[in-house]
Amino acid sequence: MRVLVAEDDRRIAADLARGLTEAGYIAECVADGEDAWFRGDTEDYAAIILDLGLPRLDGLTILKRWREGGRRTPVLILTARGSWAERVDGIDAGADDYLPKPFQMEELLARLRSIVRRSAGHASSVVSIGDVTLDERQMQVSVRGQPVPLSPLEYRLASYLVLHRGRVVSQFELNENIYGQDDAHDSNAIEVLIGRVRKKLGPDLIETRRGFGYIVPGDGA
Amino acid sequence: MRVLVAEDDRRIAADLARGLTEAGYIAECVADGEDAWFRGDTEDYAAIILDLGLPRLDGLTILKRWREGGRRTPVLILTARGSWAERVDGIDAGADDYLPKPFQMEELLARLRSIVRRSAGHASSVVSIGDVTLDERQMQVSVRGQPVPLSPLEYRLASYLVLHRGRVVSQFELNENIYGQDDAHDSNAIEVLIGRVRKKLGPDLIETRRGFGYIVPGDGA
DNA sequence: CGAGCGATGTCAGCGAGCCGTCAGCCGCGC
DNA sequence: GCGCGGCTGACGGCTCGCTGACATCGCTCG
Repeated sequence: MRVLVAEDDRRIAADLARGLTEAGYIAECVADGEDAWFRGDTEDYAAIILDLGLPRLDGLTILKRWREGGRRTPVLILTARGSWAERVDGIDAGADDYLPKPFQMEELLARLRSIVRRSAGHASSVVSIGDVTLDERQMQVSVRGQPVPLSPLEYRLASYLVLHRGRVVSQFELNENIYGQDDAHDSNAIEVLIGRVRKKLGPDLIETRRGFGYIVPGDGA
Repeated sequence: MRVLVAEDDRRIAADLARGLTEAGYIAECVADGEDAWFRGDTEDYAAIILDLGLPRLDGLTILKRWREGGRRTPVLILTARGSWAERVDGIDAGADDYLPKPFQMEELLARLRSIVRRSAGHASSVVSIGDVTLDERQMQVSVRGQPVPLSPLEYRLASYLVLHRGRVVSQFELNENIYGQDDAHDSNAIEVLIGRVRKKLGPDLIETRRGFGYIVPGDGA
């Protein structure tokens, strides 16, 4: 699951990248307003963390442009402590949530989970599909109540498919969202991964759409 | 179980309400000092979360009035980060615990449970997981009733994991919360510490989630 | 002041698990 | 029946985390 980090303070950006990576996301960082707008407009992210004080192009302007262009990617804005005006403006411009700096990584992750979930239309951090239950908080998947250990990549794959259930996901999309666009593999690594996940979670969770990709059945979204 | 939330920042109040509700409490919010005092004095709550900077009537004054009137409802006060004076004053005025803002919902819930438990007459804040018992008050850990001496760092590690049981905690997060983000170690100090704690408390308390971190099984606290 | 001890960071080695690759097979669709 | 896309079992390189050993530091006691 890819997340765009638009933050010009290198230290904060590095912290964010690390925290996100450890939480299982793919973090892609930009430090410049123009870049941020371009990436957010052309790439598909699960969420965007946006600092309002970017050079070259202001965060609020970026956000407005995205929304005017029809982009509904959930956006979490970072604001300076106590600046209420900024927060209100941000919400008005279409932000899904805000977080005052300095912040705790854990809180950021919680809010991020929240807006990602909201945008996907789910209500809780636990999703059940048939016998399979996925708990984002524990980063744990269970089958009929029995916890099943998944490796990091297996978990990423499973959670991405489950979060986008009811929709066909192409191998290319999986590749990009599991590994990040920079180092996409051209082998059948995804297929192998799919196989391993099926072996652990049962063969019925993930269906193959020959020639198109994979799909987890669910609410017809 | 009803909890009164006295907080004038609407956003924080809303977050609190949501988090408390999800944790199974009934949250009732007031944003005004006079209202807070009245409600706390006439209604019966399991606990009260009190921001000190309320309009119309100061939080400390409210707290003192309650206590003078004989109200023993446990009170958790919210303070600004780093303002030690406020905390001391709050404890003196009869608060049961304090929490610096910004806070993590999980930690708030943990502390809330703690003071509720304490006020209900249970032997202070004791958590048992399998054979292991952790007493936060005495900073004492026991295995099958036998006290086990832990070094300061070992105790910090164990208590942090136990306090956040049911959730995967990354090595980075442990590093930050055990040492403080200023001097994070890049070595395998955490791994060594984990090993030492396991040797003393048994190998089953802390599970390793390769690639993610560590987790103590238990209810999602 | 020096010896002793406990606490803790560092290091190297090791074993397990992870994961990409490949080759061959299967089965769907034509 | 053929071809191609997908599946699977095997393998090996590699990383991660665990462990025992050692160095260092601070404290205490003689």
